Amino acid sequence: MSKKLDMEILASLCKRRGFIFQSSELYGGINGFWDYGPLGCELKRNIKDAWWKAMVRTREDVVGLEASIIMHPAIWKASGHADGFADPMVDCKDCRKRFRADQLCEEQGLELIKNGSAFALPAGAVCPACGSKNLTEPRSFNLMFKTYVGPVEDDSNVAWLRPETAQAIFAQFNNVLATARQKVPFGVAQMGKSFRNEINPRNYTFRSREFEQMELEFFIRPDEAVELICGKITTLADNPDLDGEPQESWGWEVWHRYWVHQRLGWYRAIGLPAADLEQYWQTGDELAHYARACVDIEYAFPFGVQELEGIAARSDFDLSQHQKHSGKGMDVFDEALKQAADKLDAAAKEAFVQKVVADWTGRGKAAEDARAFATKLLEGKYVPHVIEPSAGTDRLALALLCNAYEEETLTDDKGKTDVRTVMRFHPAIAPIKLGVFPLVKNKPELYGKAREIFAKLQRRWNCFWDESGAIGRRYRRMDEAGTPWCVTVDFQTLEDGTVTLRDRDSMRQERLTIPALVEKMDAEIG
RNA sequence: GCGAGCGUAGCUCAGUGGUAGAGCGCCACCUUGCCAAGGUGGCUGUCGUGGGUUCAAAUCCCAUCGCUCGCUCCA
Repeated sequence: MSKKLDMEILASLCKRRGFIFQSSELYGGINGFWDYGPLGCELKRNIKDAWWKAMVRTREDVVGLEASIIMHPAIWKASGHADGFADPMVDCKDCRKRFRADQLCEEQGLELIKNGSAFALPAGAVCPACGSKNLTEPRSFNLMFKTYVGPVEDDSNVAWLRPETAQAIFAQFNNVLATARQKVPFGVAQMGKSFRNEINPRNYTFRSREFEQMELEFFIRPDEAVELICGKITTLADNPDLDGEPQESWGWEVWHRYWVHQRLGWYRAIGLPAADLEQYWQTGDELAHYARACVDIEYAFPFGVQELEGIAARSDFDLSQHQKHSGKGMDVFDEALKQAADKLDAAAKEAFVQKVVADWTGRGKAAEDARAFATKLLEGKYVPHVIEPSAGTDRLALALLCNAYEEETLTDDKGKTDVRTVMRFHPAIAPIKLGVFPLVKNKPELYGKAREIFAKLQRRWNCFWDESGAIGRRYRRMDEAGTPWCVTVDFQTLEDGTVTLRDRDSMRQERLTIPALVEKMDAEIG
């Protein structure tokens, strides 16, 4: 691939061929929003189909959900996303650091001035870092898009466009559990639009204000439950087989690693080279307080190595937060756990509780919380923990576009050189699978036969009919669209039913019957 | 959000106060027996948008929107 691909060259091709347009271009555009054209929306659809197939359809332990974008505002209080709104921030114009206005004032023995919903700094407030008085007015820094439900705009009906799809999965956890006939460990997957009012959208579509996510929340037992059921916990030290069936004895760390492994495999399967994929393991300081581990899967974009997906082990934080805020229980009852606990005598149970308490207090948690958790476990109940692989669809589309782009210099028989622009998409995600052409269009019998073959192939795959211009030109047009194969119907087709199949990458041609072609397509597209 | 640069046809760009252009692409017809062939004809723009200066503005001024780069931010 072209590592030095200029994003403007790519953006130009994307516009010229109909992959990506700037939103609202007719009116001068709007920053941070993008539209997918005829080829782009096919590409994105193929990405989503591939993800859904890998994550939901071909698994017995994952089910889908499609939730509304606007949800009860309390969800964002529980998740922590709404906090910034209540906390106006000030920036220091000199050292460029940002502080919470209320904390800054309190530290300096001052009081933040409040005028209705606006805030102002009292005289004498200075930057805690550099001492400068050159501070901005306090401003709210919530990055969620705000709207009103119903016709009246007042504080009582404020709502937010979701900044992530994940929370709906937690909010609907009980309903899914009750209806899906699944038991922990299992997952809930969702794809859909999310919105973040980014301060500074950059790098073409990479950071957009409206974007699509593909998220899985995979719920697992707490390690302590696994230990009670299996007698031991499989850890990474046991060298578990991450390609095989998941095992009941896996602890959270193995589950987390399993999903990292699965997701990397998927990216490779849709054509991103392993060499351009990187893992970034967040370190202790970078992890959110509730997260036990978080890995970013990154791709080497022309503008830098950037995140495609984050895979976080989030403990029971999310469900617990919703349990706390909603007052509704998020416990699951685990029959296997109950049976395992029932086999223990009173002394063994107490020993188990003591062990959990010792373990938790060693990690700085309260003994009474540990005791309550352990006692519930012995009743077969717990709040599930979660592993969250969260991918950005648009970022992936951009990565695939960057990866596919190539300018190839060709030399013909006479030594004349020519540059061919070709989008080398994996067949599974290529917007158009087949171009279908009559060799010439002014021979009715040839033309009719080609239409007949096109109609047949079109029922299976997205095909593109092209009869205009010389055959070579038509091939090159398909190269820029990233179409992996072109079928040309010629005079020999009328005699023996074979067609010419031209391969995008090698530019080689072979003759095939239609059934042989269909078989080849099935094998290559997957 | 700050600083700098840039916005002219679908794309790449020329045009510095006097009736908007080129190449490529695209469309139609002809031609064409396999890699951007050739011929003929054709389409496309409130010169990003809105104001202002001027007899006259793509060109000068102001504002605004968008893009790029560097900081900043990034749940």
